[in-house]
Amino acid sequence: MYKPATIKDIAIALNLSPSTVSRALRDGYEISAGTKKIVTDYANSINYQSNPNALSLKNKRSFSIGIVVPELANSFFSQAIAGIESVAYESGYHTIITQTHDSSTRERTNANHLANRSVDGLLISMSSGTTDYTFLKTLHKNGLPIVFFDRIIDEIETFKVTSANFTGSYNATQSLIKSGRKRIAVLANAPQLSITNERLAGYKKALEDNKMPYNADLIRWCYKGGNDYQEVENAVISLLALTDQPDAIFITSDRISISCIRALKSLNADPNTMAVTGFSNSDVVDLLQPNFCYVRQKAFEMGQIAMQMLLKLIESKYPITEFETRVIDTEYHGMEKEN
Amino acid sequence: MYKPATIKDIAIALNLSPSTVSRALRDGYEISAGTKKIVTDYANSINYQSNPNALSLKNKRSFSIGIVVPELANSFFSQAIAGIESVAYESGYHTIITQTHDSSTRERTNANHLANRSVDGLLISMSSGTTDYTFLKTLHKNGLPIVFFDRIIDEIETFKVTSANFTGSYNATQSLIKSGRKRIAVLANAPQLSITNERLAGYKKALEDNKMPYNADLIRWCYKGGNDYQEVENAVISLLALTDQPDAIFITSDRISISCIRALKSLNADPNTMAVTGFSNSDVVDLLQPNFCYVRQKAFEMGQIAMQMLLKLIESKYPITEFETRVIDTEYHGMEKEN
DNA sequence: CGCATTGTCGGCAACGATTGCATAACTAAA
DNA sequence: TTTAGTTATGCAATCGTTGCCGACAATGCG
Repeated sequence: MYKPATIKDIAIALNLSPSTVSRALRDGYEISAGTKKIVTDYANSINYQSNPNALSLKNKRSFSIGIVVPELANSFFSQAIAGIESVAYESGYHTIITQTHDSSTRERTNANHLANRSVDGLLISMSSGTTDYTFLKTLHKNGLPIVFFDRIIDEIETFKVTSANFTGSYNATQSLIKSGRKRIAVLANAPQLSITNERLAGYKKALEDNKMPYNADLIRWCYKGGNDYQEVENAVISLLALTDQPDAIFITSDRISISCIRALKSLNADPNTMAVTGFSNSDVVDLLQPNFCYVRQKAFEMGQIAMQMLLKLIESKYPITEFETRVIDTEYHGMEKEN
Repeated sequence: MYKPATIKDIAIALNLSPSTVSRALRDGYEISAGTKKIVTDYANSINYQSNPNALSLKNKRSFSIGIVVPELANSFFSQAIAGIESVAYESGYHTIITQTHDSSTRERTNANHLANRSVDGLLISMSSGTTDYTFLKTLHKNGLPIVFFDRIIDEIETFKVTSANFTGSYNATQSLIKSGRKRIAVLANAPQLSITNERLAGYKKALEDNKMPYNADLIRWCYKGGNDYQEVENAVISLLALTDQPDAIFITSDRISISCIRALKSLNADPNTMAVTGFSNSDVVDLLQPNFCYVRQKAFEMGQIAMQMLLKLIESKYPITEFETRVIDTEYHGMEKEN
């Protein structure tokens, strides 16, 4: 059984009381310099580290924060987590990362576990299946600091960060239209997600500004968010089967973008006939298809901002009532390979 | 301040003693059915969950395990973690995931933090920079169950899982040779990694079996393991600059594979003149380059096996002295696109 | 010299949950 | 009425740490 050294061990070894050792280690004013040196030297020699469980129990502070994301095997989220970690690390916080696989149940149990494991705060990007937010509302009402990033919700008032989904989507669609595309289909993520609706709204607005009709026949929903390849392939097939075939596909999510490209390839669709533009943070997307234009989210930066917001919530001495929703702009990567 | 309900809260609300509540919740034999029902009903109604910190402190069991990997934004590791989680989840364990970014220091602090946070065990894949294993040896000697996966080390005797790196590498090289390649260069990961040496050994053996000379001029080391694109590009440039240019490149790691393909593309290398084969678990690798052959590791499976081994270590009542190193075979994906 | 101040340090209690042991209330038998 | 036996509940200690209070000696000052 693994058993690290405790303050008590040090106290016995040095013939001191546990409280004296504790204060010596924390550099308390009441301990003489001599005793401090003896204690810290001995502590270092046995590689003493305080027990975080005991500290959490006593102080209700764990200096660790919980992260709940749908999927680690997703470039956007792993990049965002890297951003979160970079800020957390230099502020002395550790991160506990959990994934939900877009399951509402896993999301709830993970969030509850983290809360009870006394994390000091929670960073969460909602899973696509969740419609009932009461578990989060309860945690939040009980005082757990929560910051939403990317997939945010309106139902809870707190700090939030998300991408300029509307604008990114609008620009991408504009670009497709300018290149002469007339019938632009959409592969959309689950409709209960904030990002899906914003991205769809940007698409619609671009059509409208160009006096092009919005055609619901050209929209396909991928409820599994690209986790289910078959769902995407079926959507693509049904688009190709339309009598009045689309000449472009706009995709509102990373995973669906990849699956769509794969589907088009396996169906031998002509890349010139069918333009493809989508959201993607894959680090190889520029190698994928010569004419694949994409919208990239600033994932790392978003993670950093989310963590900074959470720190503000955690370390504020007075309850915060003014909340901000930051919107990070996106990068559009068009046909010209400038990189 | 977030403050979950405690057993004491229940005791006061129900006018019972904390011990009675505790025993009722744990279904102790000494509590009447009536009291049990009252207690459990009330506990459910306020969504009571026991405090894991208190339990860990008392029982020295946290039912959570620590994971230390170099990089989350790496398909192999995110897939392996998914495998770990699948087993952990159904055994009632939570996972705490940390990444080292291939920094030896981060690795040490992460491992120590996890150990002190009283995880019941550790799953680790070594970062490329680490050469001093004393911190792990100390933890292991103190009784912390550790299982190594993928990037394993000899210095600590315990359960380990890794891929059939030698065979996978041998077969891939064989395949290159059979397709007529004569001068096969290598982009190798950091030389202190177990996987690098095994993969290089497989390459050498294939050359030997085909009576081809091993030429150290054709080997390039990428110490940053592909995290530094420039390092890879420089290696590729120097290979292309050889008077006797190689006609193939074999790559021992995922990230380096991607970077190499990108470098070749940006240098306008002819894919027919220069065959590329490498290890990769990227889920889009089949879309990348028409003639890119690759070796895929069974990451998910490896994660599952590692977690099962760790469970065996944790839950064994007697100290285990017989350890096993499992070797998982790899999949070779050649030119014929069968998928 | 007497009293207050300062500097060091130890003891106790508490954080939340569990558990061995003691004890209370009660029934049934002597 | 007393005693044994059963059932239900409370007390106190424990895990590692720290806040609070009190003990004690050395020192300063009037």
